[in-house]
Amino acid sequence: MQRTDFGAMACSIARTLDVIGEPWSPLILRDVWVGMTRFEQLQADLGISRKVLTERLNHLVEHGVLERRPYDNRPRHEYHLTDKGAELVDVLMVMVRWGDTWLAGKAGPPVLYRHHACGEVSRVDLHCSGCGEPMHAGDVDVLAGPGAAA
Amino acid sequence: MQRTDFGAMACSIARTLDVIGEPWSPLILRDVWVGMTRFEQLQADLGISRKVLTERLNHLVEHGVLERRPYDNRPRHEYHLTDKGAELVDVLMVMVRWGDTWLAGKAGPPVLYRHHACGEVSRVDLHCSGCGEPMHAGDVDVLAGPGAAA
DNA sequence: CCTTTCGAGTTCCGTGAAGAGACTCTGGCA
DNA sequence: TGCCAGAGTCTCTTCACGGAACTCGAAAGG
Repeated sequence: MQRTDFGAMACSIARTLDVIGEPWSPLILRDVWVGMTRFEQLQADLGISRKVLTERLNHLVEHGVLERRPYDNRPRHEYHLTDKGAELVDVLMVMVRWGDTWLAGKAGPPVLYRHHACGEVSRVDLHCSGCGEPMHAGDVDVLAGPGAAA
Repeated sequence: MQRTDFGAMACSIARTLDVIGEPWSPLILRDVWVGMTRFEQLQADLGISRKVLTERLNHLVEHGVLERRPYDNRPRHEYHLTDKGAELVDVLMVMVRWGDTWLAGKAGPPVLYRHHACGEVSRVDLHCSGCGEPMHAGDVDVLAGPGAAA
């Protein structure tokens, strides 16, 4: 939790950061996405402090991004992505694309994605929901929307 | 700077977080993107501590995301996105989409984007670079890539 | 020429969050 | 009855954020 409350800002970026802007949160999401669903697994894989992991998991569950499911009829839990959480992973996929392009170096990307629909190893491209053409940071004008600050 | 060094992990998400994972960094990028390029403007708009703003700007310049340009023949600077930085804004656009969808509430999105190519107010969609079909978190298999950890 | 102003930081201090690791609690199971 | 494993809690230290005051360099103004 940052000292400043990003959630109250009239900005979807700030609000999103309020949910996953804390250190470790995106990596927790990544791990849950690829099937690491239990506390001990996450702790071992990330090397994160147990205290912080507990805090992050609670925060993500509170915000409806993860869901806590019991298993084994014991006080054991697994964490799973909700629909809301699965859409957040889209953000991670774009981060992966950027990291692969600019930071991977000679070794190449650490992981690859195979698209179910076509079977090819590929990456995400961004397109306009209106016309379907590519859409990037420089291709848009930013206008005030209905939820803009007063 | 997180205590743990994300930049050393074999994960493009962690590496990207090493560049923009600190609090405020994405919001600084957003402001520079929409034309707030000077120190005083950024400080006033964000309400961020001057010390932290200095640290973040230096970090972003070091990582080649922003570029410091002198103006007015004085010790005055403006910050601008590099190509590397502009591509990072793609990540922010996807965050905006998620925040608009899940967090904006009744008031609606704070800002809207008008796409230059078609003139329509729209959002980003994610597609497969191979087949062009939609591609989301659940539509891919994750495979080890050439840069995977040993 | 001396002082003011303005942008762009730098310094200092107090508090709170991250990190490490030990401890607890619950429910099987040998 | 004792042990084990998963899933947390507790405690302590250290570092980073937030806020405010201070500095510095170059015009500008009288």
